[in-house]
Amino acid sequence: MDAVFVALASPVRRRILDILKARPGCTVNDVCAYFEMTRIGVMKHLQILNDAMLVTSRKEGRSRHLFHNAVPIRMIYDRWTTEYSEVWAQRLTEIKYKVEKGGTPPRPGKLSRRRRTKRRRIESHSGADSNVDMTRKKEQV
Amino acid sequence: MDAVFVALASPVRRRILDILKARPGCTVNDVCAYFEMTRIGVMKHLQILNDAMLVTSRKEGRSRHLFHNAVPIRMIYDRWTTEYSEVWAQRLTEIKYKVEKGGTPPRPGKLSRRRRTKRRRIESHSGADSNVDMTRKKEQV
DNA sequence: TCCGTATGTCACCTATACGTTACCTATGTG
DNA sequence: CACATAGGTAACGTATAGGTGACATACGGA
Repeated sequence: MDAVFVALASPVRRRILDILKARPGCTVNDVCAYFEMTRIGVMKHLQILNDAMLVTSRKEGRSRHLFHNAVPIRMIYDRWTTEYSEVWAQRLTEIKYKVEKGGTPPRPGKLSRRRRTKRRRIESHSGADSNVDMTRKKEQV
Repeated sequence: MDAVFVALASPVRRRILDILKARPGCTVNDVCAYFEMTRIGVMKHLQILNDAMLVTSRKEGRSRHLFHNAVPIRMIYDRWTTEYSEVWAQRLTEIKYKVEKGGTPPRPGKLSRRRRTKRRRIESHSGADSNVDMTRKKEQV
């Protein structure tokens, strides 16, 4: 899942997806024709897109035909737009709250905050204060 | 727009958005409490999110209150899911085509493809062969 | 078989993303 | 005022992303 976000972060790779959308089944060299960079550079991007399952391919003879796959984007949609669209209402409520009360937003701080800038990796290994420690949860996006 | 993709590419920044979704209006230090890294590291991520307009903030006294903004995600939705959802039908048609005909996919190559690996930046500045050259179009995502 | 095309792999270089320490500014509070 | 807290800036080290040339492999046709 993280791979999808990373893959989409590059303009080159997003353009590759657009190209594959316009010309499904084109080859690696076909894609290369759209870019200034060498074939090897394009292939690296294709590899990243492939790892993210945003691009699928099928070898036919000596050439590889490329297709894009909308499923991961669909997953991003499910994870982000549905989950974050509810936030529209939430934020409006929030703003309404502040306008009416003129005070601080609801629950502005509930965690036992740690000290400040100075390093605190050592203490974070002790059991204390760890029930709110979401850090290093292995990226559950 | 590119900034939004780049901002979303980091697991840390996506988690910050989740945190701000769960606790709108919390401060910089509140966010820092969720991470192992130092406050400066978190602030850099916040800056990137701010540049992408995924996070807004408002200074109150000496503390800054943070909110996330779903609008850019909404834009990504418009750009990618609606545009790419049509591809579902397109790909199915594509696959159906190949299954029935057993041949190569429709329009597998229409561009005049250039040579191969070797550099060709020089020629790309000549007018010839440039009507298919989408390169350096200044990233119109 | 011999050669050209199409792709795949390897080692390497360089710009930049990410995180750090050190230091600075502003705002509360005794 | 003295001092702690909250945030902001600058300079810097390091891992990695993105790109390269050299070389290898595989297929197809004369």
